[in-house]
Amino acid sequence: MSSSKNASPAKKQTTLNFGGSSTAPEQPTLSSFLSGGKDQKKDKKGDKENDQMEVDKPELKEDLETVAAEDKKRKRPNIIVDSSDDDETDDEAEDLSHNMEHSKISSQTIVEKSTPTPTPAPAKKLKREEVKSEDVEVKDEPHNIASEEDEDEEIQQAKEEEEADERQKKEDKAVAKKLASVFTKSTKLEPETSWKKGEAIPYSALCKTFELCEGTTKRTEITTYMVKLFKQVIELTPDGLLELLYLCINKLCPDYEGLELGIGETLLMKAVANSTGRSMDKIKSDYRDTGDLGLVAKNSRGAQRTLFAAKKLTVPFVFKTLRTIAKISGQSSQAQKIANISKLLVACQDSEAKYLIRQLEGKLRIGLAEQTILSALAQAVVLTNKGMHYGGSKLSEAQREQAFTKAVEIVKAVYNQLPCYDMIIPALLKYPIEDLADHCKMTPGIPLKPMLAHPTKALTEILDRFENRRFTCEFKYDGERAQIHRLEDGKTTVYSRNSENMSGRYPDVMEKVAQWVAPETTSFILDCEAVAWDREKKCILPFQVLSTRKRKDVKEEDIKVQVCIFAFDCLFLNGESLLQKPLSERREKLRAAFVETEGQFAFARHMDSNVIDDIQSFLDTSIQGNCEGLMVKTFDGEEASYEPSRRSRNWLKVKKDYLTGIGDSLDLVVIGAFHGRGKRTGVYGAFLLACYDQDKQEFQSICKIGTGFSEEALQTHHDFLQEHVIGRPRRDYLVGPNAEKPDVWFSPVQVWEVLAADLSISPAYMAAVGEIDKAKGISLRFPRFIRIRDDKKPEEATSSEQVADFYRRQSGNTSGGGLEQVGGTGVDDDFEY
DNA sequence: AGATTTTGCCCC
DNA sequence: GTTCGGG
DNA sequence: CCCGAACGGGCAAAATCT
Repeated sequence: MSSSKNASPAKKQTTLNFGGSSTAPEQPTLSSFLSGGKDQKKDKKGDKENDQMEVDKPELKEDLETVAAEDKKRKRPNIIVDSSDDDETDDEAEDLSHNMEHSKISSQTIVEKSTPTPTPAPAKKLKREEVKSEDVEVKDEPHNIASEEDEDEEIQQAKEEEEADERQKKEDKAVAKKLASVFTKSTKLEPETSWKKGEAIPYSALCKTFELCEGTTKRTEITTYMVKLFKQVIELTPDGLLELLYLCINKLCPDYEGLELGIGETLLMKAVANSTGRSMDKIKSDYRDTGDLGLVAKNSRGAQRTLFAAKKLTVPFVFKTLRTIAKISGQSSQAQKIANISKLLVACQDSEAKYLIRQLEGKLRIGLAEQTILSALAQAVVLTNKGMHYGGSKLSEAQREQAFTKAVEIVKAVYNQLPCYDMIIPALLKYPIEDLADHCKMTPGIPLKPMLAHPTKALTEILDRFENRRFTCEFKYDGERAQIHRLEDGKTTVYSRNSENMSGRYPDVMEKVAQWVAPETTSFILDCEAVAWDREKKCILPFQVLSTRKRKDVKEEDIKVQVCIFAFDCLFLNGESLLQKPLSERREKLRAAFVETEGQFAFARHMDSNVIDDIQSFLDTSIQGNCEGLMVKTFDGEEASYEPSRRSRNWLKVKKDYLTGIGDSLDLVVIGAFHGRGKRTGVYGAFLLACYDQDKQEFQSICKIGTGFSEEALQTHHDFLQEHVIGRPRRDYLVGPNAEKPDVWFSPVQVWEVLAADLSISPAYMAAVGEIDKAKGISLRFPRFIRIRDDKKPEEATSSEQVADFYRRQSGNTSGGGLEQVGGTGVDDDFEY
């Protein structure tokens, strides 16, 4: 029987249940959109309390077998992962991993041995846990464990098993901590990552390079490791460069092709459990302790290691399998995905499992990402391109540095305009690098990386940055970035900020673009913001409304949320790239080539003045008009060109909540926390916050928070709050059934000041429940930690009433009067520079 | 069929 | 999206 | 300044569960 937190909420829940919708607001407020009809019936909370306590589930294995048995599917026969054999009877990918001798391996083991990791000897009969505990040298620290024990009977069931695990948990933690230092020491070891010319690249070559990268924080060093690998690939197996590159940046294809793995944390843990024969609960708790599922996978293997070595993984095989996994869909797709993952996992050696899992997670976490890869790629090409200007071994150090710099510049610029390795790599291997831009040009129909902006802390910062330059201010609309492409043949595409193809979401836009162009306009790429629009009130609606738009195969007649496009830049027009032109000119061309259509297409409102008072009032106007703030951009000259993907300081964003003293600052109580992962392993990575309802005398959850902390603050919070952990939520905590439950609960002992951009009606949090919406609470958009408020007691935290007031104030602004025609046309103020 | 859970180089 | 921190 | 890695709320889709 569990009652814990729900006792008191229970009564209030019942009172919430009078059905029907409330007063229909005439204003297009958010709530009027969100409280559409019935609200899902209230929580079924009590029953699913500690349900994660159930015992191991052996079903998974059965699942797989079932799938295999069914085996239907047009796809190939399913891959059954049985630990004992790995006949490669199946799968087209297999032929790629052909005839690889298992030559090396030895040097790697040195690293392993020096590790405290208990690489379990092939102990066939022992259970893994037993193996481990024998190897462990960590002393038992019996303290602190007990504190948590005095829970109660409800949790009793799984207790024994838990205790058995305690020891191992600690040890894993130690392993996680020491790993980095071990790697650091071992960076001197030259990994024997060579292979025979023309053969498939061994996956181990990649993983060993990853290990080296993980062992340092120096970016130049990481780059050097990658250069070495790329160089080797170009020399030995140039055909494999593309796939290798994709594995390095963790992609399956160009962004705009949209192939996705469809693997999440849960599925991945199942896969690890399945392929190692360990229980989900153990995987979960190991993950909590080490903060690294990859490490869990690596350490979980061993025990059931097969007697004979599996065939070595190759880069093409891994890549191909990942693509296969991504393409699986439909019924029982998850079991099939797990089977494919397991197939890879059992063939992993050494650290391969760790990186494989991290690839599947989508985070390599080794300080290596796209920009570094581009640098390394460019440098490797310089080093191997012997006949070319920059190549050759005779260059002096200085000359080579210069060649590197130039090459990196070229490759990055080209990639930003044509973010497609499928096209760039072949060109890079074929032509001199200085000619790359001639072979890889910006192409309408292929999205380019959008230019981004820096946050600004104060208005004066603008003046500082742009001291002697002309600049212009534009409204920052609260919608979705939309890069609209149109080709001469009329083909139209809409891309998101991250180059996802959004055409299926905006059929209305696709259909109407043609009506927005001037007669001479044939082809173009526009940079715009798509914003939810109320046609009757002629005003902008909140982002949360826009986000309710369907995403796929939207039919025009089904569209409920209308959209207005606010164009602010033109990157390509009538066959000509405008990227090099200054903004002043691009804007001119934009305005000449398009015509506004009320409620459908408008130019972003702008104002050109460098007088701070003017900017301040323009900012106010923008906020009143339901916008987020301002974009401030250099206007003239070299500095005003369009620099794809660079968070250049030539674009700044100013939002009210950046400005100190403005914006919604709340004082909230910390009531729970989540264990940190990755570099936050060992401390809490995020916290659950609550406001205080003075009438009901309860703490109502309002949001999680995980940013704004220095590393020192994280440690401080951990040390302090650890002392206030309680076994279960207090009865005066109202947390709702839909939000994730924290790993630990705290007594209400500390108040934090928190900043947010907005307040939203929440499906998960309970703050001010009943005030705005009958059943839903309020949460915060973009919450971040500011400081501890030691001067406030928990009961003095921001009250539910205040939260509701905050919400109403902001809603009032947006739906109240006076914001008609926000986006309007043109230059409203004629300031002289 | 409807509710629930998981996922997203999601959008912000 | 915001923020922090190493280079 | 650049780059990567922690972390936020909330939506529709897809898959699975009941």
